[in-house]
Amino acid sequence: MSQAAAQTGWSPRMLRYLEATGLVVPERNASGYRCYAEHELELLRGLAELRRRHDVELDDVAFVVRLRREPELRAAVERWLTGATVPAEGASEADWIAWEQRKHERLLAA
Amino acid sequence: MSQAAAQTGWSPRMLRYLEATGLVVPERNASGYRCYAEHELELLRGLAELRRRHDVELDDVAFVVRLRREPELRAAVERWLTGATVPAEGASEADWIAWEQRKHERLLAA
DNA sequence: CCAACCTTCACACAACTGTGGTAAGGTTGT
DNA sequence: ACAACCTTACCACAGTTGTGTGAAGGTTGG
Repeated sequence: MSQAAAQTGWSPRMLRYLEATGLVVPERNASGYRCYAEHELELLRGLAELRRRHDVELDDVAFVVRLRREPELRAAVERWLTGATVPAEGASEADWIAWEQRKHERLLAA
Repeated sequence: MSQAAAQTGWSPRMLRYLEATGLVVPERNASGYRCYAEHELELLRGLAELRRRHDVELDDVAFVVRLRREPELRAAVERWLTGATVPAEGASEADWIAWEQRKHERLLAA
């Protein structure tokens, strides 16, 4: 790598970490060096953007990957969701804002 | 609550925590006591089962709730997924198993 | 009025995540 | 052969998550 790849906004250290978690895994050349294709650079930039703009954790993305792989799990989670305490499927934005606000109050008091 | 509600497999402490995170929020009676309806007991049991059997974290469930609320975020994540380094949409189970195995090796070495 | 609940608030703690650093060593281009 | 890369393997550390415990006080049924 890595100074080249670090133009995606990640440190070399984090590129290795992302590889370890399985989120962005580059090919290796004959001597074991990581070779990030344009494909993967895009992924890295996209991942950085998800975190920066939507404040999504790596765990979260990893879980979505898992959901894609385990349809049974996905079904179980969605079944759970249909009964969830959160505002219903077609709830207004105002409902969600109120819900979010109560949640934050409660978290501060925990 | 709580001994009553604790027949869902959660401790009283955790019921309060789950309420704080917004995952299962019971009604309150006039004196502020938590009143878990059958509805919520089901949710609690379902949540316990998701963790026990599928080894899903509370974070993960919370994130799915988030995705349901923020369609823009959901779209962004799904856009990212379509280019992801993980095995493609129609990959065989063997592909996923191999991928998972490599990931664990890498995490141990990180 | 007293026991047995409930409430909030606070302290504590292990495990994990995300991140940096650094040491010991292989590869490569000049 | 030397600088400038890369590799793996460690230690470290702050912040978060999930969980227990315990104090200080309100509610309720006998």
